[in-house]
Amino acid sequence: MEALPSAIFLMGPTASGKTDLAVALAERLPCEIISVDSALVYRGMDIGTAKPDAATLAKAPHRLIDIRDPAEAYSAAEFRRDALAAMADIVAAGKTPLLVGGTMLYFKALMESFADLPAADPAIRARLEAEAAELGWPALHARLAAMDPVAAARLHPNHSQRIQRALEVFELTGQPMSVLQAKTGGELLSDRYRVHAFAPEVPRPELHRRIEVRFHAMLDAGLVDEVRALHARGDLHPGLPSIRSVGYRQVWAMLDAEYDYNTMIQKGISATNSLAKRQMTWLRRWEGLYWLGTDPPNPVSPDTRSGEALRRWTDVILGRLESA
RNA sequence: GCCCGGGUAGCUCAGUCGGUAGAGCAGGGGAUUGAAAAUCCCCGUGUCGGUGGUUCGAUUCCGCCCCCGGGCA
Repeated sequence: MEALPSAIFLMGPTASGKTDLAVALAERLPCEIISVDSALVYRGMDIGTAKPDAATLAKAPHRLIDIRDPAEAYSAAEFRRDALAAMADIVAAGKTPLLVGGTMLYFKALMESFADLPAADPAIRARLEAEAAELGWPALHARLAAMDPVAAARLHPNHSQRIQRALEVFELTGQPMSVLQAKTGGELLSDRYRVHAFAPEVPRPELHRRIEVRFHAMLDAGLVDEVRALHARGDLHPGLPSIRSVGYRQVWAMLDAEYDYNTMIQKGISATNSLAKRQMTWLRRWEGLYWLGTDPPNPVSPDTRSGEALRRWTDVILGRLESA
């Protein structure tokens, strides 16, 4: 019986220093990085997504970056497919897949697979959107209750996106989504890989501080110009997943004169803080996650970018891989 | 110096015809199956500027004081 190949997950909220840590790890371990990030997939969205720069990417290539145009959507299911292929590829080359990112649903999709459901249908979504604008989501929730009471019972009447999805699935398949989801299929990632999950721990006040500093740095680096270029294309709009991303959405609204520059900054920082909070909610209950910086005795340096902290954290990761 | 507004939650403000107060934003917690950096749910005690007075009871009415606007000198 051959041992399963290892896969490393490096999970963390935005601005926690994941990328620096991944690059530091890549220098000491024969591995290849796979990005687990729903915003890094977009070409032309570099500054606001804190995408690693060209020099970093040359040194430590990331897969699943720049694979979509901002007009296109990407999805957790597509990520699962793409990431599994990339992982097999990396293992075949005798290296360890290092999955790094902050999109926890993507990590989950990779771990557990998805039920066999139809992909999104833009036409149906647009129609449901229009109906909701007129009737309100609770009305559509009531309609769902007639077709799929189980799914409806799980959803709050205001939960627009998921009511829309459940109705979409019913229209496309003629079957309740809850029934389709109950048909379990697909293997677990742990059947094929030995997964080691790590997260850098950063106290919330420190995270807020870093987010604020980084947002200003993004503005200094030309975030507004980057968004202006997307805005000028003419085919993009705030209904798209790309433009809804933190930072891009707020700058876009400013360009549309919904509010001024200072309001944009304040809203951009708050949106990033909220994102970090939601990411922490996932991480806190992630089974088997190893928090870097809490144990062994290792006073969390506020500056994870210092070589010393990176060294210490990579030591911990390498040590745990060996002892596993 | 005088007159007029204001001083209430971290911020912007509402309100109490006298019975110790509530919105938005910020912040916190949670959910999470093809948009997930998305979407949705829950969470509001604060010397109501200070101090005296009237009152059974004052953040609310009255006096004085302090601070911030604006106006007149």
